Amino acid sequence: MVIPGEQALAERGLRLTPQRMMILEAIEARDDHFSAEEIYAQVRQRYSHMNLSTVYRTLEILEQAGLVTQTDLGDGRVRYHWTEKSRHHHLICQGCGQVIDLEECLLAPLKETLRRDYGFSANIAHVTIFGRCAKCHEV
Amino acid sequence: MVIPGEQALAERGLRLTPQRMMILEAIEARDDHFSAEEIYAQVRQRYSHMNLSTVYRTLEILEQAGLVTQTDLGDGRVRYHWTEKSRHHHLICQGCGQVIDLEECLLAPLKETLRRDYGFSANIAHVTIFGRCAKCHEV
DNA sequence: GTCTATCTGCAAATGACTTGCATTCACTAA
DNA sequence: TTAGTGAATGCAAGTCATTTGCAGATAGAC
Repeated sequence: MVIPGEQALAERGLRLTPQRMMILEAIEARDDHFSAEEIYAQVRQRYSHMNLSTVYRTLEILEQAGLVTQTDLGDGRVRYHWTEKSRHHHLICQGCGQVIDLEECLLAPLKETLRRDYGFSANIAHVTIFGRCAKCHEV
Repeated sequence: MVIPGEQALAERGLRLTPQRMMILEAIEARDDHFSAEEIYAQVRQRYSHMNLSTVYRTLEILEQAGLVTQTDLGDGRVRYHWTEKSRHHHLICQGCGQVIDLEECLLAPLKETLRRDYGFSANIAHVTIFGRCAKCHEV
């Protein structure tokens, strides 16, 4: 179990190909939110034949396996993060584009309310709130 | 001042063209979240020469004027709603796609916390929470 | 080693917008 | 009321992230 996700792939009858290994390593090396294109660029530094379609397809199966989570950060592309690493939320400033991370516990009461009153099981790792940061608010 | 938004347009030196009037009327007739394409289809029933670019451009200026607000409902397109009508949030079920509306006040405490602790002025009309509704949760 | 369903690479397709530009037109000032 | 003009429209072409079809390659079971 050297490579993270190896087991998760095997459990689903999915193959651990060199391409997938490189993509998994690239993802593991990051703590932030990355786009498919960024992972593609990163892997290409080591393996120049990496294909962008393969990155997209790999991210898709990793998401289905629950290893990776999608987020919308308001730019026109999907961003991903390693599910286990990022249990937090995002404040996105519509003025300067800054992304502020929020602790998970801040939304715990809300999550409980949603479950109790609406029967809704919130995927709280996905919450993104738009607005203006202190600096941009004055403008 | 028969047409909503007429004043807001005039204040910005923007013209009230027939196309904009039709788009404004189409928007006013709706209480839900609509895409540019939907407004386009709706207006075309009355005026078959309506142009999709014009719809996009009009929605853009209406957003700048604050009359209309953008939301991300998780499908791959931008959705809009009439700002005054929709002071609420959305729970989106990732199982069945259902959109549940939430009352605005539910997030008021969170908004206050964000302002106090982070200096962040949350645009609370934009909040969307993904998860699973009661029906889809059992699966 | 063999076999086969799964993967990959490539190129082309998709789909939601966006843009350039020539033409048309809503408003303003005379 | 009517020019004049900057703004708006229509159309076609362009973007850009992402997806897909398909033929050839290959991981992993046996």
